[in-house]
Amino acid sequence: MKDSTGPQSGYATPLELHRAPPPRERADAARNRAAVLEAAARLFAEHGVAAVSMDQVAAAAGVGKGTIFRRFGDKSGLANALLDAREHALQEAILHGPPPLGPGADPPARLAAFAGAYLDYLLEHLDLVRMSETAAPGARYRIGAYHFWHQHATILLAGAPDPRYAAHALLAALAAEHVTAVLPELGEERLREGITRLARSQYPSAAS
Amino acid sequence: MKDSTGPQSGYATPLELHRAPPPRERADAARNRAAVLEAAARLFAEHGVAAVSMDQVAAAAGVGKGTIFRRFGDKSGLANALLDAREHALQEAILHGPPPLGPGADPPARLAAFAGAYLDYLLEHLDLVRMSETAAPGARYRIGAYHFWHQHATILLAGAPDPRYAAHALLAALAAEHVTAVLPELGEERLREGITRLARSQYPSAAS
DNA sequence: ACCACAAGTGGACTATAGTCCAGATCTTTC
DNA sequence: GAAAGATCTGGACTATAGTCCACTTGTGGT
Repeated sequence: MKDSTGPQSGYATPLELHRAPPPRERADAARNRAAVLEAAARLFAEHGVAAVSMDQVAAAAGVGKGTIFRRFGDKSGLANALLDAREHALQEAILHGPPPLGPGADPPARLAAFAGAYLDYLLEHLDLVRMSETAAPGARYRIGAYHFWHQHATILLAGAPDPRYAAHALLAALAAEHVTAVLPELGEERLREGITRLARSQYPSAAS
Repeated sequence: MKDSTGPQSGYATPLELHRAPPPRERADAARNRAAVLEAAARLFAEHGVAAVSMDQVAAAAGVGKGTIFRRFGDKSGLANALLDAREHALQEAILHGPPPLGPGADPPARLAAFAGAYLDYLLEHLDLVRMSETAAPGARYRIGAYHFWHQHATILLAGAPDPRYAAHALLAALAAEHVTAVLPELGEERLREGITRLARSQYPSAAS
C-alpha cells in the first residue's frame, strides 16, 4: 500500500460522514471499480475470502492487476471497500439512530449496545473483516473506521480511569482474529455475554 | 506449516514442562538448528525482524531453505523458537517462582502480576512476538504458549462469571499487534496501568 | 472538432513464503 | 565395519502480493 488517503479510499472521515470527495473520478475508473467490487463479492462468497487471489479477482473483473491495486491499495483495502456500506450503516445508527445505540441512553447502556451491534456486524462478515484487519500488519489500527469506533467508545467511557485505554481494550476483544479464535471454543452466546460484561466492567462502579 | 507437533516444535506441553522429546534428533540436524537460530538472532537484531527474509536466514546459516522450513514450520515457528527460552522462564516463574507471580498470593494479585510480567516480556521482544503471532493467520491461538497463558488466567479467574472468556479478553489486550498499535499513542506507563486495571476489573467485586 | 494533459490501465516484473523430492548423511544392527 | 533404512538436506519450483511504467483514454478548454 503506498497511499491510503487518495481519492480511491472509500470511507469517510470519522464523525463527519458523507464529505464529497474533492477530485472527481473518471468514468472508466468508476466502471472498473464497480466491476472489481462485483467480481470480488461474487468470488469471495463462492470460494471464501482467503481462497481467492487478487489475480483471480482481476481476471474475473476483466481488468489488470495494477488497476485493483491502484484503486484499493492492497487486499485489506479491497475488503474494506466491500464492507464500506455495512460499516457506514452502523456508524449512522450510532450517530443518528434511536437509543440505546444512538444518542439518548446513558453511556453504559450505549456502550453495551455498541459492543453488541459491532459483534453482530462482525459475525455477519467475519472473514471479510478479518481479511481487512490482517492482510497487512497494523492495518486494523490505521483505517478510519477503527478511529471512529475508538473515539465513540472513548467518549462513552468518560469517567473511567483511562477512557482511551479502556476503549482500546474493548476493541481488542472485538478484533476479528480474536473472535475467530474464540468463537468455536465458546460459541456465540457466551461470546456475546462476555463482550457485554466487558463493556460494563469498564466503568468504575462496575460489579458483574 | 504442515505439522506443528513434530519433533521440531520447540515448546513443551502447557503445565508439563520439560518432557523429553521421544524421537532423538540426528547430529547434523542439531548442528543446523543451532546455526539457523544463531543466524536468525543476529540478523533480526541487526536489521529488525520484519526486514529479514527466510532466504537471508538460510544463506547466513549456510543451509538450504527447505531445512529451515522442515525444522521450524514457518516464520512464526522460527520466531517462537527464538522466544522459547524467555517464555519458559516466565512459565517457570509462574509455576514455581515466588509470589505474587508464583503460587501463594491471592488470585487477583497473581493475575495482576501475571499481566505485568507478560507485558515486560512482550515489550522486551515486541517485534519477535508480533512476528510469531501474525506470520500465519491464527498462529497466536494455535501455539502451546497461548494455551498455557490462557489456562493460567482461567484458573486464577475462577469465580468470575465466565473465567475462560475473561481470560481470552485479557490476553486480547496483550496481543502483540494490539500493544504495538497502542504503545506509541499512550506510552508504556498508561499501558501498564491499563492492563493491570483490566486484570483487576475481571473480578465480580471489582471497583476501579 | 481538436488538443493538451491529467488520470487511468494492464501486464511484465520483483520479492518472498512455503512445497517437494531425489539424493546425501546419519544411526542402528549384526 | 558394512549394509539397511530412517532421517535430513538443499535448491529448484510454485503461488501470491505488490510495484512499475510505457501506453491508452477520458476530460476540460478553445
